[in-house]
Amino acid sequence: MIGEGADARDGIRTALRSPVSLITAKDVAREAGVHPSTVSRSLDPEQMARVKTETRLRVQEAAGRLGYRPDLTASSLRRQRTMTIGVLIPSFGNPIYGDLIHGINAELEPHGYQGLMIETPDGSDRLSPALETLRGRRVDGIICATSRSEDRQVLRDLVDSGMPVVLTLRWLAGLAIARVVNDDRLGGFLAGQHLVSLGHRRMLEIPGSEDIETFADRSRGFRDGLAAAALTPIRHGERTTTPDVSEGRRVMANLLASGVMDGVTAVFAQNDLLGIGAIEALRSAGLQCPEDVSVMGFNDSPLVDHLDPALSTIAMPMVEMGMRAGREILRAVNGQDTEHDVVTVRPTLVPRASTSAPAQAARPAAPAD
Amino acid sequence: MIGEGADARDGIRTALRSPVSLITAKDVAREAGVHPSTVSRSLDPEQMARVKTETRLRVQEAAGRLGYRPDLTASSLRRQRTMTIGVLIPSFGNPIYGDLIHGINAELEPHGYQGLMIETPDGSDRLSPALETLRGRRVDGIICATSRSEDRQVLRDLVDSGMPVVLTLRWLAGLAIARVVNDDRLGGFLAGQHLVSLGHRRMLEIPGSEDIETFADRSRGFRDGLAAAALTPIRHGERTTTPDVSEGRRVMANLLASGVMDGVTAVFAQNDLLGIGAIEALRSAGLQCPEDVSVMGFNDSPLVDHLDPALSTIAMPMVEMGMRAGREILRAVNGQDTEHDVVTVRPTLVPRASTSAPAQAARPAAPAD
DNA sequence: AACTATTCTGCAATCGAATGCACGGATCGA
DNA sequence: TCGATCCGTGCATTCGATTGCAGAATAGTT
Repeated sequence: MIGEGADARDGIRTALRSPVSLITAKDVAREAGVHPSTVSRSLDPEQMARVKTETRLRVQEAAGRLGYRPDLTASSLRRQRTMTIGVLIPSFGNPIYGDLIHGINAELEPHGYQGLMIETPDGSDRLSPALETLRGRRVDGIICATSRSEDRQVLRDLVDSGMPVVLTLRWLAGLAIARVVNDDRLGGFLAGQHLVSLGHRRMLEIPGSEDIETFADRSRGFRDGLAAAALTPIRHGERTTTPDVSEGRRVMANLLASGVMDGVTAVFAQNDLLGIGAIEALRSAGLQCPEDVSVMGFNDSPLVDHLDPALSTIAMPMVEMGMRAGREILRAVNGQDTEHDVVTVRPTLVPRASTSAPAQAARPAAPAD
Repeated sequence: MIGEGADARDGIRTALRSPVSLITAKDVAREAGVHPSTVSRSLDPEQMARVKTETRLRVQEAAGRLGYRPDLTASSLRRQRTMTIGVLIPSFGNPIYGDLIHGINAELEPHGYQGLMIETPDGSDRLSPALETLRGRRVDGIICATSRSEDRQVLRDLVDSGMPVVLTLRWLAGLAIARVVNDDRLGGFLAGQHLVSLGHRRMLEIPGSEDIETFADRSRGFRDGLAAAALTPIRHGERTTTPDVSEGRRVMANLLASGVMDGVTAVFAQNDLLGIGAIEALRSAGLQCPEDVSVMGFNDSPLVDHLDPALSTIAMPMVEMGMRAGREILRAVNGQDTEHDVVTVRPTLVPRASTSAPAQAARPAAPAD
């Protein structure tokens, strides 16, 4: 039957390399004795009502029997809708994005949309090319989880062009773009509050990149948490480039070497990897975590609960965030967006073994180190 | 929820017209004073030579100035090529797939192709629907990293339909489909050899699902490794469903309770998560790793090098595997496939702290064998 | 029975780019 | 100078599904 359909079309097709045998609406129409337009109507839930039930059933039966699948490229061209959402992710290698992607797809797929994932590593100038690709593919909307301040203009142009956009995970101040983000300030606050409640008084942060609003918010929250106890984080000039283990190690080593860590009993690393690196550097310097220095992370990445010590951290509801982002982009695509929505999800404290009360010795010994 | 979306679309249909301002070849043609066909030719590397240089430059200049991007949906329809490769991944949440995806995209993107990732969790019957989706989207080929024996018929039908397919990471015996896989048997062999060389004599496996060829191969290799020293793994009837931490914990607890572990000094878990669970169960039973029992994992997942103890494991070149899979699918799409290629990448042993020589006390127990 | 209202379905145009074909013009050789 | 060859470009069709419009068929009304 499939062969029959292919033959009937025209000889040219066989001449071309025809990898997949295609069954078109025309084939189904012939089989059911109707016009192709009736086939289209019989299968479209929104048009179905216009077709006589008897005819519709006959068409649906024929379509099922032939294994007909409407060609989405043709449909997209005509309807000016690709049923595709571009999704920009900083790195597939970083496991925390897995749940986000999962959440996004979980929301998109039931509505017939697919996410088209593209990797745009931080500091790689890949955002613009990726957006061009997505434009060329005529995606209906874009979910961006990679925004950095240097991308502000590019993103502004993107929304100005009329493309529905939702930022998630990260966002940028001063852009009128819908966003679905974790309440990072609350996360930072929870971290600070946790360390304060354990009895720490001299604390500092290992910062992520400052040009990512997310990290800036964690800092603000952390300061809020300390301020509630009339405390202030120890200031220092160390900065990180990419928030990974090696950077955490490097920065902590510098802090130790420069004496900034003297008397410090707790550290808030702005993500888990930085925290892991910091713990390693502490260990290399003969200090133990949490006995000498407590360390908090952020993200609750996979496996950090199995580390030594198990990492205290802040967990973000990544799946939920992905689903909310998916819902928002679908709203935007369907023109339901009311202004630029801001959806916030709440992180939670996950206290584990890497944070504990400061050692008795720590207070007086501060100068000794 | 679907209803809600549909309702709103109806009502707003007119309001949301022309979301993205589209520049077409016609616009560029008008601007450059040529016919749209000349625009097409001027921008297609393969047709470019047919256009007078002067004209081509004029067109390219106009295209650049207007920010013209050929509409890939239209192009796809006409050329019968979507420049899209479907990629089936078991789970975005499992971090080891990150590098694989990265590798695939690294190979596809320079050639103008994009990977369309779909999650098809083990044991979820999502494979067929996912394939239908990809068919509807007219992807040019499919990379499948999720094959299970129950999928054999579905995959057979898929290739019979003419769709270029490459299996990676996992594969199925008896299917004439190109594949790019890790040499799992070698991996299992390396694991066995490593434990043998440390002096272990009584060992057993914590198996992954048996209906995945990959896991079966690891077993074969492990047995080879032991056989080289005239040893055999201790047999037992424990099986796992999904290869995760909780299953590892459960199985090891059962093995301990049933006495199968008596005298066993080393365990080969068929992936890292199972190994981590096993170590936890051992610890719960008052046994230490590696002092009482050495444990090996498989995969070298992110962060397992920071565990306590750092997990000895087998590392697969995931990025390379992804790139090779990308290369193979492009070959197949372009009709260059010679038979069904088999590409094998080599894993490496990563010895860490979770494996060590068996304790003195263990030896006396061995002769019992 | 005549006529209008209502279904139902076919027709043909459209979405935007790609491409076989053909024509006008330039180039070249004799 | 004339005809043969190329070259470069325009024309028109095609890819497959969708959809406004209109005509045919049926139902409903007086």
